[in-house]
Amino acid sequence: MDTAEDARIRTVARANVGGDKRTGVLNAAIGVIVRRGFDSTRYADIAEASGVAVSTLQYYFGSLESLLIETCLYASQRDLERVHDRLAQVTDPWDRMVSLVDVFMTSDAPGPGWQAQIEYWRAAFTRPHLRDELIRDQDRWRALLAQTVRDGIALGTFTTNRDPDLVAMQVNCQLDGTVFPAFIGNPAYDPVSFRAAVIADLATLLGYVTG
Amino acid sequence: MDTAEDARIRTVARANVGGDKRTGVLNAAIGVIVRRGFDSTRYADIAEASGVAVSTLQYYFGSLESLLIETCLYASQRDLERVHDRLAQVTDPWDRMVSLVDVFMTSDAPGPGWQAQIEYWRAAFTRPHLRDELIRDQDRWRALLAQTVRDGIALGTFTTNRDPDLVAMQVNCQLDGTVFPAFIGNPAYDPVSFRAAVIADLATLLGYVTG
Amino acid sequence: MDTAEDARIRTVARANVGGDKRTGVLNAAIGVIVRRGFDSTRYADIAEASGVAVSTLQYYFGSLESLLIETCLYASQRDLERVHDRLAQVTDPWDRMVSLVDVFMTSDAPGPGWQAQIEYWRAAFTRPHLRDELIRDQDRWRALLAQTVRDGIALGTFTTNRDPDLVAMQVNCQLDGTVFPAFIGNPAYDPVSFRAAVIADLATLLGYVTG
Amino acid sequence: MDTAEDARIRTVARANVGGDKRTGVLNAAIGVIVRRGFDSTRYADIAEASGVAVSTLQYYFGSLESLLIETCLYASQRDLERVHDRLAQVTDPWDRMVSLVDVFMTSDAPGPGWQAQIEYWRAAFTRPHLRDELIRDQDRWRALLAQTVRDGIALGTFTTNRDPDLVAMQVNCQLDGTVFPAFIGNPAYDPVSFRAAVIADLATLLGYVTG
DNA sequence: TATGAATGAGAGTTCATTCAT
DNA sequence: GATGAATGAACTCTCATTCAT
Repeated sequence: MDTAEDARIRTVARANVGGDKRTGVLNAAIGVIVRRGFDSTRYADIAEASGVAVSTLQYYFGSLESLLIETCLYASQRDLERVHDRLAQVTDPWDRMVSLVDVFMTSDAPGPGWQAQIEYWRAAFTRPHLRDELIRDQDRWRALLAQTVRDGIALGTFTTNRDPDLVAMQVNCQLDGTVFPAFIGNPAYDPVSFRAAVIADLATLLGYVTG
Repeated sequence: MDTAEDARIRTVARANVGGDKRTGVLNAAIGVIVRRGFDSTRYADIAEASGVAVSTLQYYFGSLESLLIETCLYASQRDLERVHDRLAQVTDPWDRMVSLVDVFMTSDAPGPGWQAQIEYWRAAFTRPHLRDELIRDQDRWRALLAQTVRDGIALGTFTTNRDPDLVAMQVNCQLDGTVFPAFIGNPAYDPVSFRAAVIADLATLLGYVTG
Repeated sequence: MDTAEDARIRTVARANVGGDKRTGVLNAAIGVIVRRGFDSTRYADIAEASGVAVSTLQYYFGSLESLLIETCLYASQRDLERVHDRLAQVTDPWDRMVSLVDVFMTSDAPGPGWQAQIEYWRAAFTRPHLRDELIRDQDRWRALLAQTVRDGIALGTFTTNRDPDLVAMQVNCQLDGTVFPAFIGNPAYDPVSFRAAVIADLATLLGYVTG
Repeated sequence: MDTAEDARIRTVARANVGGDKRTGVLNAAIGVIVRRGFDSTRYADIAEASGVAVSTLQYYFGSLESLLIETCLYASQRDLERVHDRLAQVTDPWDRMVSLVDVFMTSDAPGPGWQAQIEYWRAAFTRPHLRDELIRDQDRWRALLAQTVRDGIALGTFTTNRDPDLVAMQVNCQLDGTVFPAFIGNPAYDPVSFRAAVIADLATLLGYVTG
């Protein structure tokens, strides 16, 4: 699913130089950002990880910040495409909902490049100019949930009165929020029971009755 | 040029020097970390914000990382004490629950030094030695929720069968997760309706009937 | 703020960068070390003496200690080559012996970069990792003496029973030891009479009869 | 600003403060200088070793250089007194000579604070104002040898024609020179055979016939 | 197009020194 | 008389950047 919006982003983000080598750099840079953090990643780190010289990175991306930003957006887009592919075969709204819970839960990290996205979000605190793009990115992910709720309502599978966008926001926040205990290995966080509780609450909230 | 032996002599842990001035530095440093980010905060920034010389900061805290860590832990502890004070006057479990929702929601930021805690959490990704302390800190906050649930069950106000710790984890994650849209000003996040939905869901989940 | 891992990446040994400019730096650095001492030589001193920026020195040598060590070893090697050249034309063992006395005596300082070698030796007191290289260096110098004694014995010019290596060590120590009075200008040390006495003793010890 | 002259006056004025504590500092400082080197010894090192505060060291000695110099001279004088005591019971010139060989050889290090004296000598390279005192110190040590040679000649025990001062200088240099291999643990240096050779050569040179 | 060489700016850290007690 | 608190100066080292090829 390539919307016009997606194309716009890619065009803006990608300059013309680099070709395949550029993509190789981006893939290498994801790992570096995850390991070192957005603010502590240096040209030298990415140069070593990608096998491309520092001056070449500058030639490709113009500045370190541009390289880092492009990397984070690339990571998000790459993962979003993977999720789209994964959901293509699931048609029943409830089944899609359950699949999305699994996608958003951090238990299958680092699949969705979760950490790169967190780094980008963190970076946006001190860089207001990143916010618009980040908001669009968040909205794309959340739209997966909202659209599924709408589909279920339209099909009669779900019978809730609550605004589907609000439901999506709640689910999104609850699952995103698990990164706080999950990413530092807090033993109080048990993905299995957490998942079961979320799904049970969703069934109640959406008025879904298990067949 | 110095040998390893020297470091032993000179990197002495200066735990308590500074007195009141030390606290002043910590309060100033919270603001700097929030504004600049953990990884981008420099001695010079805190020196300027606190009116204390760079070498004095070094003298007090031994290293920049120590200063940053102590600042984040201080921020969390300071805010936790404030919340304890604030909750001291609320005895009814449901009222406490609603108060805690407000505390955990980011709408009254930067009250609880939320952002400093996020910076600390982020810093722990690349600094495993920070994790134990961070886990203890998270557990203290979440215990506020779990204990309230237990109190309500004991009093008969709540009638849920779900593990209070799991409930606490869910609420905690859902409210913490709001920082992702809230902190970058995503207009899709509406604190008022979100709060209402969370409270409604809590009433359902806990089996609480509004008097 | 950097982790141990970083050091691994960044403290790469830059062994050969610099080319001719590197040699120019080394020659300039010898003079600085002689004037300031090993432990008191700073990047700024060598930068000024060589006309190369401080950061370039860092780029070439990785660390100040590496620069200093390489300089001292370079000085020793450079001087050893000069002595080899100078001795190439002297074939008679006794004549070689007398030439070597002159080489080892400090009277023609700073010709053999004597002082740089002393600084290196002094530096090795507190830096055990320098010792192996220093021992090899000392052995190369002393071998000049030992081999000449052996040659003289083989030719029948010398008729001593004493181990040539021991003779070499004695002569070496006696001449090296002159640096203590000589380098601070002690008037009690008279190079001319000292040289005559050493040569007379050598003739006795080696059983050499002046033709 | 403080001129060199002012510093001298201040140092002189404070020459005697401290009492017994001052001597304790000096004894502690010898060990520090030996371990760290003259140029790398800091107030903090001596403060830790002596248990006296940095500001107190400054109060006692005026400047770091003064403290270091006083320490080295104190070490030399202390050791010279020990040697005088040790030789007091030896009356025969040849026996004294042999005893002095043992004193000057580094094999019984660190007895005579050899290394502190080397540090002082090294420091004098870049501090011409230290030289006069150092020369006097060297002369005192060498006089032990020269006087013994004179005594032997006067008694008829020795029958050499060579200037006793020159003999003393030769012996002194040969034994002092052993520090170069000895202090870095060069395995080519064997103290036992070296001592035997030196004593044998001395007997020849002095015309001494073993009774 | 791609990269190595060279360097200035900026950061953390050490350390002697001043001052109040 | 003796010392802890506080700080400016000096130094090493990192890193993005410029330039020539």
